Amino acid sequence: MREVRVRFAPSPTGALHIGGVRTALYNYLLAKKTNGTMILRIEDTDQGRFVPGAEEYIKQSLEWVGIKIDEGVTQGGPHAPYRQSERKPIYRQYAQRLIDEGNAYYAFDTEAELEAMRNRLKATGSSNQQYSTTTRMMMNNSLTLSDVDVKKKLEAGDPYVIRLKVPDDEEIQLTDLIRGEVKVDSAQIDDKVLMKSDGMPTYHLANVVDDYLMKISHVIRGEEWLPSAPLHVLLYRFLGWEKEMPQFAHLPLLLKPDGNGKLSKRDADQMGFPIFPLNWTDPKTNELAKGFRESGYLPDALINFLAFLGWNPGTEKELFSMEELVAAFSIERIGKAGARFDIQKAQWFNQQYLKAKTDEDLSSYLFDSLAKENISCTKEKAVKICTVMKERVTFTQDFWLQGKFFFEAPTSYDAQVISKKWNDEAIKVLAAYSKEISNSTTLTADLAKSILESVTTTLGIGTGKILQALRVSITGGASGPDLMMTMEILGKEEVVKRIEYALNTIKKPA
RNA sequence: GGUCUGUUCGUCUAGGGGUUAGGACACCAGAUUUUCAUUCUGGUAACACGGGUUCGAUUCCCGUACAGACUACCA
Repeated sequence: MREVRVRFAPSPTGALHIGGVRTALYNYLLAKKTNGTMILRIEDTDQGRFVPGAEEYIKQSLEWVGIKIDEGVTQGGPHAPYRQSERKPIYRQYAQRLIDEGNAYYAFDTEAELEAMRNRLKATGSSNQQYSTTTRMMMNNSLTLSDVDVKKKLEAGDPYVIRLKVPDDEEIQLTDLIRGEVKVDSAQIDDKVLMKSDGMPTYHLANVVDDYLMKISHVIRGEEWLPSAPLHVLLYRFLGWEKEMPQFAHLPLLLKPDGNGKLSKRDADQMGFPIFPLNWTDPKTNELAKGFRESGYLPDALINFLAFLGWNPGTEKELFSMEELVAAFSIERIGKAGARFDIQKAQWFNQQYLKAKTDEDLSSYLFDSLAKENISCTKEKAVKICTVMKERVTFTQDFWLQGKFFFEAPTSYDAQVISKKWNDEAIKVLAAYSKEISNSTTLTADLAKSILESVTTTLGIGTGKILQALRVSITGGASGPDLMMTMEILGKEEVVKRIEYALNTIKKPA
Protein backbone atom coordinates (compact mmCIF):
# COMPACT_ATOMS: atom_id res chain seq x y z
CA MET A 1 0.00 0.00 0.00
CA ARG A 2 1.47 3.27 -1.00
CA GLU A 3 1.81 6.22 1.29
CA VAL A 4 -1.13 8.58 1.03
CA ARG A 5 -0.20 11.99 -0.28
CA VAL A 6 -3.00 14.30 -1.31
CA ARG A 7 -3.04 17.86 -2.48
CA PHE A 8 -5.41 20.75 -2.53
CA ALA A 9 -4.46 22.82 -5.54
CA PRO A 10 -6.43 26.04 -5.87
CA SER A 11 -5.58 28.82 -8.22
CA PRO A 12 -5.25 32.27 -6.69
CA THR A 13 -7.86 33.98 -8.81
CA GLY A 14 -10.05 35.26 -5.99
CA ALA A 15 -11.62 34.18 -2.76
CA LEU A 16 -11.84 30.49 -1.95
CA HIS A 17 -15.30 29.22 -2.84
CA ILE A 18 -17.08 27.11 -0.25
CA GLY A 19 -17.01 24.16 -2.67
CA GLY A 20 -13.25 24.47 -2.67
CA VAL A 21 -13.27 24.29 1.09
CA ARG A 22 -15.15 21.01 0.88
CA THR A 23 -12.68 19.63 -1.64
CA ALA A 24 -9.84 20.63 0.67
CA LEU A 25 -11.69 19.03 3.57
CA TYR A 26 -12.13 15.65 1.88
CA ASN A 27 -8.46 15.65 0.93
CA TYR A 28 -7.53 16.51 4.48
CA LEU A 29 -9.79 13.86 6.00
CA LEU A 30 -8.25 11.16 3.85
CA ALA A 31 -4.74 12.35 4.67
CA LYS A 32 -5.33 12.38 8.41
CA LYS A 33 -7.23 9.12 8.36
CA THR A 34 -4.34 7.33 6.71
CA ASN A 35 -1.50 9.14 8.44
CA GLY A 36 -0.74 10.65 5.09
CA THR A 37 0.40 14.06 3.95
CA MET A 38 -1.72 17.05 3.05
CA ILE A 39 -0.17 19.33 0.47
CA LEU A 40 -1.16 22.82 -0.59
CA ARG A 41 -0.06 23.66 -4.08
CA ILE A 42 -0.80 27.00 -5.68
CA GLU A 43 -1.72 26.73 -9.34
CA ASP A 44 -0.92 30.17 -10.63
CA THR A 45 -0.04 29.39 -14.21
CA ASP A 46 -2.51 31.91 -15.56
CA GLN A 47 -0.84 35.21 -15.03
CA GLY A 48 -3.78 37.08 -16.49
CA ARG A 49 -6.12 35.90 -13.79
CA PHE A 50 -3.80 36.30 -10.86
CA VAL A 51 -5.40 38.23 -8.02
CA PRO A 52 -3.18 39.74 -5.35
CA GLY A 53 -4.05 38.60 -1.86
CA ALA A 54 -5.88 35.50 -3.03
CA GLU A 55 -3.17 33.10 -1.95
CA GLU A 56 -3.01 34.62 1.50
CA TYR A 57 -6.78 34.47 1.70
CA ILE A 58 -6.80 30.77 0.81
CA LYS A 59 -4.25 29.99 3.50
CA GLN A 60 -6.11 31.96 6.13
CA SER A 61 -9.38 30.32 5.22
CA LEU A 62 -7.96 26.84 5.54
CA GLU A 63 -6.43 27.75 8.84
CA TRP A 64 -9.69 29.15 10.14
CA VAL A 65 -11.66 25.99 9.35
CA GLY A 66 -8.94 23.84 10.88
CA ILE A 67 -7.43 22.25 7.80
CA LYS A 68 -3.73 21.95 8.50
CA ILE A 69 -1.20 21.79 5.71
CA ASP A 70 1.81 19.50 6.03
CA GLU A 71 3.66 20.54 2.90
CA GLY A 72 3.13 23.62 0.84
CA VAL A 73 3.94 27.18 -0.02
CA THR A 74 4.46 28.30 3.58
CA GLN A 75 5.56 25.04 5.16
CA GLY A 76 7.96 24.08 2.41
CA GLY A 77 8.75 20.40 1.93
CA PRO A 78 10.80 17.92 -0.04
CA HIS A 79 9.23 18.91 -3.34
CA ALA A 80 9.44 22.69 -3.06
CA PRO A 81 8.62 25.04 -4.60
CA TYR A 82 4.87 24.52 -4.30
CA ARG A 83 3.88 27.50 -6.37
CA GLN A 84 3.65 26.53 -10.03
CA SER A 85 4.87 29.84 -11.36
CA GLU A 86 8.13 29.11 -9.56
CA ARG A 87 8.37 25.70 -11.20
CA LYS A 88 8.17 27.02 -14.73
CA PRO A 89 11.45 25.45 -16.00
CA ILE A 90 10.38 22.01 -14.81
CA TYR A 91 7.39 21.76 -17.12
CA ARG A 92 9.33 22.85 -20.17
CA GLN A 93 11.53 19.74 -20.14
CA TYR A 94 8.61 17.36 -20.01
CA ALA A 95 6.89 19.17 -22.84
CA GLN A 96 10.11 18.84 -24.80
CA ARG A 97 10.22 15.14 -24.07
CA LEU A 98 6.70 14.73 -25.40
CA ILE A 99 7.70 16.53 -28.58
CA ASP A 100 10.88 14.51 -28.97
CA GLU A 101 8.94 11.29 -28.62
CA GLY A 102 6.31 12.38 -31.10
CA ASN A 103 3.50 12.78 -28.58
CA ALA A 104 3.25 16.54 -28.84
CA TYR A 105 3.84 19.19 -31.45
CA TYR A 106 4.34 22.89 -31.99
CA ALA A 107 1.36 24.91 -33.20
CA PHE A 108 1.63 28.41 -34.59
CA ASP A 109 -1.99 29.16 -35.29
CA THR A 110 -3.19 32.61 -34.39
CA GLU A 111 -6.34 33.21 -32.47
CA ALA A 112 -8.06 34.36 -35.64
CA GLU A 113 -7.08 31.16 -37.44
CA LEU A 114 -8.44 29.04 -34.61
CA GLU A 115 -11.65 31.02 -34.64
CA ALA A 116 -11.95 30.57 -38.40
CA MET A 117 -11.42 26.84 -38.07
CA ARG A 118 -14.18 26.55 -35.50
CA ASN A 119 -16.57 28.57 -37.59
CA ARG A 120 -15.80 26.52 -40.65
CA LEU A 121 -16.56 23.32 -38.79
CA LYS A 122 -19.68 24.74 -37.28
CA ALA A 123 -20.90 25.76 -40.72
CA THR A 124 -20.51 22.24 -42.03
CA GLY A 125 -22.62 21.03 -39.15
CA SER A 126 -19.82 19.15 -37.49
CA SER A 127 -20.63 17.96 -34.02
CA ASN A 128 -17.11 18.50 -32.90
CA GLN A 129 -15.23 21.75 -33.45
CA GLN A 130 -12.02 20.83 -31.77
CA TYR A 131 -8.38 21.04 -32.64
CA SER A 132 -7.94 17.34 -32.93
CA THR A 133 -6.95 14.36 -34.96
CA THR A 134 -9.41 15.33 -37.68
CA THR A 135 -8.42 18.97 -37.95
CA ARG A 136 -4.78 19.18 -37.00
CA MET A 137 -3.51 18.44 -40.49
CA MET A 138 -5.31 21.52 -41.78
CA MET A 139 -3.62 23.79 -39.30
CA ASN A 140 -0.40 25.64 -38.97
CA ASN A 141 1.81 23.34 -36.92
CA SER A 142 4.91 21.20 -36.87
CA LEU A 143 2.90 18.30 -38.25
CA THR A 144 2.00 20.19 -41.43
CA LEU A 145 5.05 22.41 -41.76
CA SER A 146 8.42 21.17 -42.90
CA ASP A 147 11.14 20.74 -40.32
CA VAL A 148 13.00 23.64 -41.85
CA ASP A 149 10.03 25.94 -41.61
CA VAL A 150 9.39 24.95 -38.05
CA LYS A 151 12.97 25.57 -37.12
CA LYS A 152 12.87 28.93 -38.84
CA LYS A 153 9.74 29.99 -37.01
CA LEU A 154 11.14 28.86 -33.71
CA GLU A 155 14.37 30.70 -34.26
CA ALA A 156 12.54 33.81 -35.42
CA GLY A 157 10.74 33.79 -32.10
CA ASP A 158 7.29 33.33 -33.59
CA PRO A 159 4.75 32.69 -30.86
CA TYR A 160 3.71 29.07 -30.52
CA VAL A 161 2.04 26.64 -28.21
CA ILE A 162 2.76 22.99 -27.63
CA ARG A 163 -0.17 20.69 -28.16
CA LEU A 164 -0.68 17.08 -27.16
CA LYS A 165 -0.96 14.70 -30.09
CA VAL A 166 -3.94 12.67 -29.02
CA PRO A 167 -4.11 9.21 -30.60
CA ASP A 168 -6.63 8.61 -33.32
CA ASP A 169 -9.04 6.07 -32.11
CA GLU A 170 -8.33 4.49 -28.84
CA GLU A 171 -10.46 3.76 -25.83
CA ILE A 172 -9.08 5.38 -22.73
CA GLN A 173 -10.22 3.89 -19.49
CA LEU A 174 -9.83 5.09 -15.96
CA THR A 175 -11.07 4.01 -12.59
CA ASP A 176 -12.69 6.64 -10.49
CA LEU A 177 -13.00 5.79 -6.82
CA ILE A 178 -16.45 7.35 -6.71
CA ARG A 179 -17.83 6.58 -10.15
CA GLY A 180 -16.18 3.34 -11.11
CA GLU A 181 -14.93 2.66 -14.63
CA VAL A 182 -15.09 5.60 -16.99
CA LYS A 183 -14.34 5.04 -20.66
CA VAL A 184 -13.78 7.68 -23.28
CA ASP A 185 -12.94 7.41 -26.96
CA SER A 186 -9.76 9.35 -27.66
CA ALA A 187 -11.40 10.80 -30.76
CA GLN A 188 -13.48 12.90 -28.37
CA ILE A 189 -10.44 14.47 -26.79
CA ASP A 190 -8.92 17.48 -28.46
CA ASP A 191 -5.24 18.27 -28.87
CA LYS A 192 -5.03 20.24 -25.66
CA VAL A 193 -2.52 23.01 -25.30
CA LEU A 194 0.20 21.90 -22.91
CA MET A 195 2.47 24.93 -23.04
CA LYS A 196 1.07 28.38 -23.66
CA SER A 197 2.76 30.97 -25.82
CA ASP A 198 3.92 32.81 -22.71
CA GLY A 199 5.98 29.77 -21.76
CA MET A 200 3.71 28.74 -18.89
CA PRO A 201 2.20 25.28 -18.81
CA THR A 202 -1.55 24.82 -18.82
CA TYR A 203 -3.33 23.16 -15.93
CA HIS A 204 -3.23 19.79 -17.65
CA LEU A 205 0.52 19.54 -17.98
CA ALA A 206 1.40 21.26 -14.73
CA ASN A 207 -1.04 19.19 -12.76
CA VAL A 208 0.19 15.86 -14.09
CA VAL A 209 3.87 16.73 -13.81
CA ASP A 210 3.51 18.05 -10.28
CA ASP A 211 1.33 15.21 -9.08
CA TYR A 212 3.94 12.80 -10.34
CA LEU A 213 6.94 14.66 -8.94
CA MET A 214 5.20 15.24 -5.63
CA LYS A 215 4.26 11.57 -5.44
CA ILE A 216 0.55 12.29 -5.10
CA SER A 217 -1.38 9.09 -4.37
CA HIS A 218 -4.96 10.37 -4.72
CA VAL A 219 -6.36 13.16 -6.79
CA ILE A 220 -9.55 14.29 -5.09
CA ARG A 221 -11.15 17.13 -6.97
CA GLY A 222 -14.49 18.44 -8.25
CA GLU A 223 -16.54 16.66 -10.87
CA GLU A 224 -15.87 19.44 -13.36
CA TRP A 225 -12.52 17.73 -13.91
CA LEU A 226 -13.93 14.38 -14.89
CA PRO A 227 -14.10 15.12 -18.62
CA SER A 228 -10.40 15.99 -18.72
CA ALA A 229 -9.30 13.05 -16.60
CA PRO A 230 -8.79 10.78 -19.66
CA LEU A 231 -6.49 13.40 -21.07
CA HIS A 232 -4.47 13.28 -17.90
CA VAL A 233 -4.31 9.50 -18.12
CA LEU A 234 -2.89 9.91 -21.61
CA LEU A 235 -0.23 12.26 -20.30
CA TYR A 236 0.78 9.81 -17.59
CA ARG A 237 1.09 7.15 -20.25
CA PHE A 238 3.16 9.23 -22.66
CA LEU A 239 5.43 10.34 -19.85
CA GLY A 240 5.90 6.74 -18.79
CA TRP A 241 4.34 7.24 -15.38
CA GLU A 242 1.34 4.99 -15.63
CA LYS A 243 2.45 2.84 -12.74
CA GLU A 244 2.77 5.87 -10.49
CA MET A 245 -0.49 7.42 -11.60
CA PRO A 246 -2.59 8.61 -8.66
CA GLN A 247 -6.05 7.26 -8.02
CA PHE A 248 -8.85 9.61 -9.01
CA ALA A 249 -11.90 10.61 -7.04
CA HIS A 250 -14.22 13.16 -8.63
CA LEU A 251 -16.48 14.81 -6.10
CA PRO A 252 -20.13 15.64 -6.78
CA LEU A 253 -20.79 19.33 -7.23
CA LEU A 254 -22.40 21.76 -4.82
CA LEU A 255 -25.62 22.99 -6.40
CA LYS A 256 -27.75 26.11 -6.05
CA PRO A 257 -30.29 26.02 -3.18
CA ASP A 258 -33.10 26.30 -5.71
CA GLY A 259 -33.35 26.09 -9.45
CA ASN A 260 -30.59 24.51 -11.46
CA GLY A 261 -26.89 24.81 -11.78
CA LYS A 262 -23.87 24.87 -9.60
CA LEU A 263 -23.64 27.07 -6.60
CA SER A 264 -22.42 30.54 -7.42
CA LYS A 265 -21.71 33.73 -5.59
CA ARG A 266 -24.76 35.29 -7.17
CA ASP A 267 -27.07 32.75 -5.56
CA ALA A 268 -25.51 33.37 -2.22
CA ASP A 269 -25.89 37.11 -2.56
CA GLN A 270 -29.48 36.78 -3.65
CA MET A 271 -30.45 34.53 -0.79
CA GLY A 272 -28.40 36.42 1.72
CA PHE A 273 -25.87 33.87 2.83
CA PRO A 274 -22.10 33.79 2.53
CA ILE A 275 -20.22 31.64 0.07
CA PHE A 276 -16.68 32.45 1.17
CA PRO A 277 -15.16 31.38 4.47
CA LEU A 278 -13.88 34.84 5.37
CA ASN A 279 -14.71 38.35 4.31
CA TRP A 280 -13.26 39.12 0.93
CA THR A 281 -12.82 42.48 -0.70
CA ASP A 282 -12.37 42.25 -4.42
CA PRO A 283 -9.26 44.29 -5.19
CA LYS A 284 -10.62 45.36 -8.54
CA THR A 285 -14.15 46.41 -7.66
CA ASN A 286 -13.57 47.01 -3.97
CA GLU A 287 -16.72 45.06 -3.39
CA LEU A 288 -16.99 43.29 -0.05
CA ALA A 289 -18.29 39.72 0.05
CA LYS A 290 -19.25 38.53 3.50
CA GLY A 291 -17.59 35.45 4.94
CA PHE A 292 -19.00 32.67 7.05
CA ARG A 293 -16.77 33.74 9.91
CA GLU A 294 -18.00 37.31 9.87
CA SER A 295 -21.59 36.13 9.50
CA GLY A 296 -21.35 34.37 12.84
CA TYR A 297 -20.64 30.79 11.83
CA LEU A 298 -18.34 28.59 13.86
CA PRO A 299 -15.62 26.82 11.88
CA ASP A 300 -16.49 23.43 13.40
CA ALA A 301 -20.12 23.84 12.45
CA LEU A 302 -19.24 24.83 8.89
CA ILE A 303 -16.94 21.85 8.55
CA ASN A 304 -19.53 19.46 9.94
CA PHE A 305 -22.13 20.82 7.55
CA LEU A 306 -19.79 20.70 4.57
CA ALA A 307 -18.63 17.18 5.33
CA PHE A 308 -22.23 15.99 5.08
CA LEU A 309 -22.78 17.57 1.69
CA GLY A 310 -21.90 14.56 -0.41
CA TRP A 311 -20.69 12.24 2.28
CA ASN A 312 -22.22 10.51 5.27
CA PRO A 313 -20.98 8.00 7.79
CA GLY A 314 -23.87 5.57 7.31
CA THR A 315 -24.96 5.94 10.90
CA GLU A 316 -27.52 8.28 12.42
CA LYS A 317 -24.95 10.38 14.19
CA GLU A 318 -24.75 13.85 12.71
CA LEU A 319 -22.60 15.95 14.97
CA PHE A 320 -18.96 15.26 14.23
CA SER A 321 -15.88 17.07 15.39
CA MET A 322 -12.96 17.21 12.98
CA GLU A 323 -11.33 14.29 14.82
CA GLU A 324 -14.50 12.25 14.56
CA LEU A 325 -14.80 13.05 10.88
CA VAL A 326 -11.26 11.86 10.35
CA ALA A 327 -12.04 8.61 12.12
CA ALA A 328 -15.29 8.03 10.22
CA PHE A 329 -14.26 9.21 6.77
CA SER A 330 -13.92 6.98 3.75
CA ILE A 331 -13.99 7.72 0.04
CA GLU A 332 -16.38 4.81 -0.54
CA ARG A 333 -19.10 6.65 1.33
CA ILE A 334 -18.96 9.74 -0.88
CA GLY A 335 -22.12 10.07 -2.95
CA LYS A 336 -22.34 10.48 -6.70
CA ALA A 337 -25.09 13.06 -7.09
CA GLY A 338 -24.72 16.79 -6.72
CA ALA A 339 -25.81 18.27 -3.41
CA ARG A 340 -27.97 21.34 -3.02
CA PHE A 341 -26.61 23.90 -0.65
CA ASP A 342 -29.13 24.24 2.16
CA ILE A 343 -28.19 27.15 4.36
CA GLN A 344 -30.90 26.32 6.90
CA LYS A 345 -29.12 23.13 7.75
CA ALA A 346 -25.91 25.07 8.18
CA GLN A 347 -27.69 27.34 10.62
CA TRP A 348 -28.95 24.38 12.58
CA PHE A 349 -25.43 22.98 12.84
CA ASN A 350 -24.22 26.35 14.01
CA GLN A 351 -26.87 26.49 16.69
CA GLN A 352 -25.90 23.04 17.92
CA TYR A 353 -22.25 23.97 18.14
CA LEU A 354 -23.00 27.23 19.89
CA LYS A 355 -25.14 25.47 22.47
CA ALA A 356 -22.40 22.95 23.14
CA LYS A 357 -19.96 25.64 24.23
CA THR A 358 -19.49 26.81 27.79
CA ASP A 359 -20.94 30.16 28.80
CA GLU A 360 -17.45 31.37 29.40
CA ASP A 361 -16.35 30.51 25.84
CA LEU A 362 -19.47 32.11 24.50
CA SER A 363 -18.77 35.33 26.33
CA SER A 364 -15.78 35.94 24.10
CA TYR A 365 -18.14 36.39 21.16
CA LEU A 366 -20.10 38.93 23.14
CA PHE A 367 -16.89 40.72 24.02
CA ASP A 368 -15.96 40.79 20.34
CA SER A 369 -19.17 42.60 19.53
CA LEU A 370 -18.86 44.91 22.53
CA ALA A 371 -15.35 45.88 21.53
CA LYS A 372 -16.65 46.99 18.15
CA GLU A 373 -19.30 49.08 19.88
CA ASN A 374 -16.82 50.43 22.37
CA ILE A 375 -18.79 49.14 25.32
CA SER A 376 -17.12 47.77 28.39
CA CYS A 377 -18.52 44.96 30.49
CA THR A 378 -17.40 42.80 33.35
CA LYS A 379 -16.60 39.19 32.64
CA GLU A 380 -19.16 38.11 35.20
CA LYS A 381 -21.96 40.04 33.52
CA ALA A 382 -20.98 38.83 30.06
CA VAL A 383 -21.03 35.21 31.16
CA LYS A 384 -24.43 35.66 32.79
CA ILE A 385 -25.83 37.21 29.63
CA CYS A 386 -24.55 34.27 27.62
CA THR A 387 -26.14 31.86 30.06
CA VAL A 388 -29.58 33.31 29.51
CA MET A 389 -29.11 33.91 25.79
CA LYS A 390 -27.50 30.70 24.62
CA GLU A 391 -30.76 28.83 23.99
CA ARG A 392 -31.91 31.49 21.59
CA VAL A 393 -28.92 32.29 19.41
CA THR A 394 -27.96 30.99 15.98
CA PHE A 395 -24.93 33.13 15.28
CA THR A 396 -22.05 34.39 17.37
CA GLN A 397 -23.11 38.00 17.03
CA ASP A 398 -26.64 37.26 18.25
CA PHE A 399 -25.57 37.66 21.86
CA TRP A 400 -25.09 41.32 21.11
CA LEU A 401 -27.78 41.76 18.47
CA GLN A 402 -30.48 40.17 20.60
CA GLY A 403 -29.08 41.32 23.92
CA LYS A 404 -28.48 45.00 23.25
CA PHE A 405 -30.94 45.92 25.96
CA PHE A 406 -28.52 44.63 28.56
CA PHE A 407 -26.34 47.59 27.70
CA GLU A 408 -28.71 50.21 26.35
CA ALA A 409 -32.00 51.27 27.92
CA PRO A 410 -34.85 51.06 25.42
CA THR A 411 -35.70 54.23 23.57
CA SER A 412 -38.76 52.85 21.87
CA TYR A 413 -41.27 50.22 22.85
CA ASP A 414 -42.99 47.40 21.04
CA ALA A 415 -46.20 48.96 19.73
CA GLN A 416 -48.26 45.83 19.87
CA VAL A 417 -47.49 45.13 23.50
CA ILE A 418 -48.26 48.76 24.38
CA SER A 419 -51.61 48.72 22.67
CA LYS A 420 -52.63 45.42 24.22
CA LYS A 421 -51.03 45.37 27.64
CA TRP A 422 -50.20 48.90 28.71
CA ASN A 423 -53.30 49.62 30.77
CA ASP A 424 -54.23 51.06 34.17
CA GLU A 425 -53.65 47.78 35.95
CA ALA A 426 -50.18 47.41 34.49
CA ILE A 427 -49.25 50.98 35.32
CA LYS A 428 -50.46 50.52 38.90
CA VAL A 429 -48.44 47.34 39.36
CA LEU A 430 -45.31 48.73 37.74
CA ALA A 431 -45.36 51.87 39.87
CA ALA A 432 -45.69 49.85 43.06
CA TYR A 433 -43.15 47.31 41.87
CA SER A 434 -40.46 49.84 41.12
CA LYS A 435 -41.01 51.41 44.52
CA GLU A 436 -40.67 48.05 46.27
CA ILE A 437 -37.53 47.21 44.36
CA SER A 438 -35.87 50.49 45.20
CA ASN A 439 -36.55 49.74 48.84
CA SER A 440 -34.80 46.40 48.69
CA THR A 441 -31.07 46.23 49.24
CA THR A 442 -30.23 44.19 46.16
CA LEU A 443 -31.98 42.44 43.32
CA THR A 444 -31.72 38.77 42.45
CA ALA A 445 -33.96 36.85 40.11
CA ASP A 446 -35.66 35.14 43.05
CA LEU A 447 -36.17 38.39 44.82
CA ALA A 448 -37.51 40.07 41.70
CA LYS A 449 -40.03 37.30 41.41
CA SER A 450 -41.17 37.27 45.01
CA ILE A 451 -41.50 41.04 45.12
CA LEU A 452 -43.57 40.97 41.95
CA GLU A 453 -45.81 38.28 43.38
CA SER A 454 -46.37 40.15 46.59
CA VAL A 455 -47.19 43.36 44.71
CA THR A 456 -49.68 41.68 42.41
CA THR A 457 -51.30 39.80 45.27
CA THR A 458 -51.71 43.00 47.28
CA LEU A 459 -53.28 44.78 44.33
CA GLY A 460 -55.32 41.74 43.42
CA ILE A 461 -54.08 41.65 39.84
CA GLY A 462 -52.86 38.51 38.08
CA THR A 463 -49.11 38.46 37.48
CA GLY A 464 -49.51 37.12 33.98
CA LYS A 465 -51.59 40.10 32.95
CA ILE A 466 -48.82 42.59 33.53
CA LEU A 467 -45.69 40.58 32.75
CA GLN A 468 -45.56 41.73 29.14
CA ALA A 469 -45.84 45.33 30.24
CA LEU A 470 -42.98 44.82 32.64
CA ARG A 471 -40.84 43.26 29.93
CA VAL A 472 -41.50 46.01 27.46
CA SER A 473 -40.62 48.67 30.01
CA ILE A 474 -37.30 46.98 30.66
CA THR A 475 -36.23 45.67 27.27
CA GLY A 476 -38.50 47.53 24.87
CA GLY A 477 -39.33 44.24 23.18
CA ALA A 478 -42.10 41.68 23.28
CA SER A 479 -39.91 38.66 23.81
CA GLY A 480 -36.58 37.76 25.25
CA PRO A 481 -34.83 35.66 27.84
CA ASP A 482 -36.14 34.99 31.32
CA LEU A 483 -37.29 38.34 32.63
CA MET A 484 -36.33 37.77 36.27
CA MET A 485 -32.79 36.83 35.30
CA THR A 486 -32.69 39.80 32.97
CA MET A 487 -33.54 42.10 35.87
CA GLU A 488 -30.92 40.47 38.06
CA ILE A 489 -28.25 41.08 35.41
CA LEU A 490 -29.37 44.67 34.92
CA GLY A 491 -29.27 45.36 38.63
CA LYS A 492 -31.58 47.18 40.98
CA GLU A 493 -30.79 50.76 40.00
CA GLU A 494 -31.12 50.18 36.29
CA VAL A 495 -34.39 48.28 36.63
CA VAL A 496 -35.96 51.03 38.70
CA LYS A 497 -34.69 53.66 36.31
CA ARG A 498 -36.13 51.88 33.29
CA ILE A 499 -39.53 51.26 34.85
CA GLU A 500 -39.80 54.88 35.97
CA TYR A 501 -38.76 56.09 32.55
CA ALA A 502 -41.32 53.88 30.86
CA LEU A 503 -44.02 55.03 33.26
CA ASN A 504 -43.23 58.63 32.42
CA THR A 505 -42.93 58.29 28.66
CA ILE A 506 -45.33 55.63 27.46
CA LYS A 507 -48.73 56.99 26.65
CA LYS A 508 -51.72 54.83 27.28
CA PRO A 509 -53.36 53.65 24.10
CA ALA A 510 -56.51 55.54 23.31
C1' G B 1 -24.92 20.15 -30.86
C1' G B 2 -21.16 16.42 -28.97
C1' U B 3 -18.87 13.76 -24.76
C1' C B 4 -19.10 12.46 -19.75
C1' U B 5 -21.77 12.13 -15.06
C1' G B 6 -26.03 11.82 -12.25
C1' U B 7 -31.62 10.98 -10.56
C1' U B 8 -34.90 7.92 -2.90
C1' C B 9 -39.57 12.98 1.09
C1' G B 10 -39.11 20.51 -0.43
C1' U B 11 -33.51 19.80 1.13
C1' C B 12 -29.17 16.55 2.97
C1' U B 13 -29.32 11.45 2.90
C1' A B 14 -29.72 5.70 4.77
C1' G B 15 -31.10 1.36 2.52
C1' G B 16 -31.07 -2.41 -0.99
C1' G B 17 -34.33 -8.20 -5.07
C1' G B 18 -39.50 -9.63 -0.49
C1' U B 19 -38.84 -3.22 4.59
C1' U B 20 -44.99 -0.21 7.67
C1' A B 21 -38.65 2.57 2.53
C1' G B 22 -35.16 4.79 8.15
C1' G B 23 -32.84 9.46 10.03
C1' A B 24 -31.81 14.81 9.94
C1' C B 25 -33.09 19.99 8.33
C1' A B 26 -37.37 22.68 6.99
C1' C B 27 -42.67 22.76 7.55
C1' C B 28 -47.41 21.80 10.40
C1' A B 29 -49.92 20.46 15.12
C1' G B 30 -49.86 19.60 20.41
C1' A B 31 -47.33 19.84 25.33
C1' U B 32 -43.92 22.61 28.48
C1' U B 33 -42.28 27.75 29.02
C1' U B 34 -47.87 33.28 32.19
C1' U B 35 -43.68 35.98 26.27
C1' C B 36 -40.38 34.37 22.54
C1' A B 37 -36.67 30.81 22.01
C1' U B 38 -35.23 26.03 23.80
C1' U B 39 -37.02 21.14 24.87
C1' C B 40 -40.50 17.06 24.22
C1' U B 41 -44.39 14.41 21.45
C1' G B 42 -46.86 13.68 17.03
C1' G B 43 -47.79 14.66 11.75
C1' U B 44 -47.46 15.79 6.27
C1' A B 45 -43.93 14.16 2.66
C1' A B 46 -39.83 10.26 -1.63
C1' C B 47 -37.75 5.46 -4.78
C1' A B 48 -38.19 10.41 -12.46
C1' C B 49 -40.68 7.46 -16.50
C1' G B 50 -41.05 3.06 -19.84
C1' G B 51 -39.49 -1.64 -20.95
C1' G B 52 -37.04 -6.07 -19.63
C1' U B 53 -34.65 -10.10 -16.03
C1' U B 54 -37.23 -12.43 -11.87
C1' C B 55 -42.10 -15.97 -8.30
C1' G B 56 -41.13 -10.84 -6.84
C1' A B 57 -38.09 -4.94 -8.45
C1' U B 58 -37.21 1.20 -5.50
C1' U B 59 -32.83 -2.10 -5.61
C1' C B 60 -30.04 -5.61 -11.50
C1' C B 61 -30.03 -4.50 -17.20
C1' C B 62 -31.59 -1.41 -21.39
C1' G B 63 -33.89 2.79 -23.15
C1' U B 64 -36.43 7.69 -22.41
C1' A B 65 -36.88 12.12 -19.84
C1' C B 66 -34.76 15.60 -16.88
C1' A B 67 -30.55 17.76 -14.59
C1' G B 68 -25.42 18.96 -14.23
C1' A B 69 -20.34 19.27 -15.84
C1' C B 70 -17.07 19.74 -19.87
C1' U B 71 -16.41 21.28 -24.86
C1' A B 72 -10.30 28.23 -24.02
C1' C B 73 -3.14 29.64 -25.10
C1' C B 74 -8.96 29.37 -17.37
C1' A B 75 -8.19 26.46 -13.67
